[in-house]
Amino acid sequence: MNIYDIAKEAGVSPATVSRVINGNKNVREETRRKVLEVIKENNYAPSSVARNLSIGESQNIAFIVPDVENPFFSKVLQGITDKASEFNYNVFMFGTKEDSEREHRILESLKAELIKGLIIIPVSEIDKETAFRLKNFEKAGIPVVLLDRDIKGSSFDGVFSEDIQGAFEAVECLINEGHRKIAIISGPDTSRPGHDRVEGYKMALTSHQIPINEDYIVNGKFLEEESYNAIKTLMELEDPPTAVFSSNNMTTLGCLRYLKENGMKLVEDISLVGFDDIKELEYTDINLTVVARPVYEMGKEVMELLERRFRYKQEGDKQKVVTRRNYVKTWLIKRGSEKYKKFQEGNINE
Amino acid sequence: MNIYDIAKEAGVSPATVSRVINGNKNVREETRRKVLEVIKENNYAPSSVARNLSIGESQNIAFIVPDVENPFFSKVLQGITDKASEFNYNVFMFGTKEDSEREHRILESLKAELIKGLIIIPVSEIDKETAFRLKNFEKAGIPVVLLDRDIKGSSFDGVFSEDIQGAFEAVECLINEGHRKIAIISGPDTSRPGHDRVEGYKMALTSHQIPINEDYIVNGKFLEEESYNAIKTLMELEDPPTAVFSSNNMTTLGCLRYLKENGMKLVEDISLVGFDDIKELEYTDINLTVVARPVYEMGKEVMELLERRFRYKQEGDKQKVVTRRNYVKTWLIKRGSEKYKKFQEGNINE
DNA sequence: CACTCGTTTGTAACCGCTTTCATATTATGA
DNA sequence: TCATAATATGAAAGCGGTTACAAACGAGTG
Repeated sequence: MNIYDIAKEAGVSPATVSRVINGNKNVREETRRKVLEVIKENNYAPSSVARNLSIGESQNIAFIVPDVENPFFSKVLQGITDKASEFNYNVFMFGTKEDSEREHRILESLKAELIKGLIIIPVSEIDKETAFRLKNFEKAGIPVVLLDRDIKGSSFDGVFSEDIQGAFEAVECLINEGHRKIAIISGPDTSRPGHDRVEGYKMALTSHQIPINEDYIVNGKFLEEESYNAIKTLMELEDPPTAVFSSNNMTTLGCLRYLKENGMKLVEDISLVGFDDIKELEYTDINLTVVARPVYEMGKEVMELLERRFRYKQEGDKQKVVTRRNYVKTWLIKRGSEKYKKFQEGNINE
Repeated sequence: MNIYDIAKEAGVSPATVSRVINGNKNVREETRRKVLEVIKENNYAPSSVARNLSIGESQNIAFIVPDVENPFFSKVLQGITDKASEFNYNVFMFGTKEDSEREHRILESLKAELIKGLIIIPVSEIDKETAFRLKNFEKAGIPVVLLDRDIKGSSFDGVFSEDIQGAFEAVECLINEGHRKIAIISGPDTSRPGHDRVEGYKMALTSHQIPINEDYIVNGKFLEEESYNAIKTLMELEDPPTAVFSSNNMTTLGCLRYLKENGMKLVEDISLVGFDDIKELEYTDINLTVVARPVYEMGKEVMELLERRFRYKQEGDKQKVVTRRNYVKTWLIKRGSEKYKKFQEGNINE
């Protein structure tokens, strides 16, 4: 059942059926009614593939994420799809598993796909090939928007968070509690969140005249297993830190596992502040202080930036649209895990 | 840049280019090389939209889930996409938010989409419209596979879990600990997991000669908020249960929130067994006993069932392919939350 | 060398929709 | 009532591939 069949049955031409479907006003009311009736009777839905081919455009948006399982991404996806459905866009998601190779392959296969736009959390901010491929999409008229992570030297739109400030507050909050030996479990410094959170960490220390101890900076790669090893390393130092800033949610889980396995208690044995909230912990004894972000809203915003590009393209790209990079604010949720045991015990003046 | 451009530049016909792209053997080696060279030079990728239109088929699979945020679904998605990528299928995901209306709209819009197959966790097992629409997909040659939830009276393939048995074991484990006053926070009984888990619960009680107390069966609709209210109701009974079987992961979170807010401790004040593991709890003091399922594998399996349908279709549907309904086994992970305080205190013989 | 036969290649129709352009129809005003 | 403008409709080409069919080519054979 195609548009010709409908046309025949309604006694009109396919062009007219097409007009009815697309809400063209130049159709007699009576004709329109007849056509709609036939469409309904036959339970007909026009092939979007044929339509896409014909108009050279689709309503499909690709979303490329490094890790499908991380709750950050599912939450952000929620925001994206909610916003997307307002505009009747479909979102396909692809997982790179933090593997640049896979990312390239996905981008390669996307070249064939006639997508309307592309949202990506790139694996690495310095990967030349990804940067190149993304640029090609833009050249081909397919807008690209970055999420959370950046691409060095690029001028794509993007939605990020104020990670430096967030990390700064996290660490400062530990300092205010009296901590001086504060470690960070960092992430890949080929990613903006990775190095920015370290930067915020260092800034906080420096601005409080605390010297930076390189032994207290251990890379957990934003992975649970690595982070487990990272905190282990920290705790086995001769002079272990009294507090740890865990710069990612997976990292935090790794830390918690280490603590549990070694019978260590938050505050009691170690203070901890995390980055990105972990909903499930709310219901447990782990009252974790974290830097939180408006994750869902970031998803909506990234979709809005994309939509803005579409609009400008349609309006004829009057002038070059200026790049927009939105930085959302983070906030600290204090739940107690930042507290310093020594201080609690009355030793207020250190 | 299309197939004609490539053809011209390579000095061959578009048909030949098409043959090269699709690996047709009837192409002289020299010609093939030349064409591939031109393709590479021009960084050309054939439009999959045009291809799909032409061959009347795509590599796209739709996956419809009720709740994008539930970790069960992200895990299962992982399994689906991992398997799908083996066959070079793309997966689009749609969220119904447990709303049948939305589900219908999604299915409606999918009619236009030329998809290869459909995986769905339907909102309700008794929704006539969804059932009807799904049947239409099958009639149109688009295989449908169910996941986790069922459609009453349908004969779609599906991957489910042995929920009755799982619930049975959960409750029996409580009974073995000495509990007699065991409640269940149930789910929507318009879904297979919803009523099956209740059934397993009842079976366990009955088989141990424990009478079923309807006051102890409260519906939490598999939602956190509702489940919070459900356990509240239970705890406010004159004769509250000593143990609760929480039949879903969101339900469990609702319970945990109630306990925390009311300063109640697991085992100490109440025993709890959940359905579906919650990874994050592993790192906390909440040593929750749960019924676990091979969630990731369920995702892979559902994709395999779909692929099987594709294969049979290609092989000409020799005979009617028999419906396959796979039930995966659950297992109990005992972590201690099933323990019965009274018994621990030495009161072994009740 | 003529004749088959199998391999390569090209032509053109088709997939189902959109859209331009020309034509038919209707409404408007003198 | 008729010229003219505005509106409604249809024919056909095009989007970028695939593929049936026919034609060209080259090798092997008598």
